Amino acid sequence: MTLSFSSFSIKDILTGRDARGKPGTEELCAPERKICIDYSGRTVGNLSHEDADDAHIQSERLSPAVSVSDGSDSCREEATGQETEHGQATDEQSTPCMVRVEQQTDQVDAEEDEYNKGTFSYSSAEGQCRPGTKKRSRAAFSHAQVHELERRFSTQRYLSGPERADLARALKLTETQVKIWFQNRRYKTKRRQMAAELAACSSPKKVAVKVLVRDDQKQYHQGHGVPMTVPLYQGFQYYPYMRYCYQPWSMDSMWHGGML
DNA sequence: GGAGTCAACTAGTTAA
DNA sequence: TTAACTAGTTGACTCC
Repeated sequence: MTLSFSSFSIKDILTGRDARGKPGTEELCAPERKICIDYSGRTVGNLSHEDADDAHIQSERLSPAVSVSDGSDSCREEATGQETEHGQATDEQSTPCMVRVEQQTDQVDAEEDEYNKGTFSYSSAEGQCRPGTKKRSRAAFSHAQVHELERRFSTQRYLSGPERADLARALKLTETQVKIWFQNRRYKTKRRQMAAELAACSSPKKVAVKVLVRDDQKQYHQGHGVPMTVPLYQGFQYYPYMRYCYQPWSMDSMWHGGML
């Protein structure tokens, strides 16, 4: 399926922001390092979906606990599988044997402990593997991590390499996790926007439609010569181009063009 | 138990 | 060629 948005390049998107990963500006980019990943395969937190949305709304900055720091000390135990550059996990990585990322500071620890108190559900003992079972695990990011990701996303939908590395290091995540999170977040936003627009478009709005009639025919007028309004969907038969309203990929131009 | 959400994943595309 | 993107799927998980 090929969808056509107004074309723009990533370069265009990133333009206007500083530090586009040019040589000499990459001091923030962490050197290649091994990172512990939260592939523990158990519930890490109890962050609800509303929390994530709320985090997006909240403008308050994350506590200084989540800040750039050396991530080299974050690994308590090396993951059994090394994450590939593209985030494709190896078979070993798919096992639920990986360790949880330790939170960065005591403050965050305290907050997370408080937040997650009683919500952890350990499916197995720490680090205990279940040979033979090839379960796909899903890391549940912490409240603080989601908060910071949301906050960053609210101001910046695309990250350059150094920015991604910086954020990943600050949040004790891998660059791949940050990249995937932003990808999913953009797609989620787009889907929600399309759904909202489609819903708005599908609702039986009434628009004033002047209908051309013969000189002495007033069949489409009501009252005292006031043009009758017809539901939008009925207007299609008179204004076929309105059908574009139901093509979500054209809606941007529709909105911006003042069609609705 | 089903629906919804999420992180991780795949496939295909694009740009440098 | 490679890295990052979008669109869609998968599987784990939570909530009702």
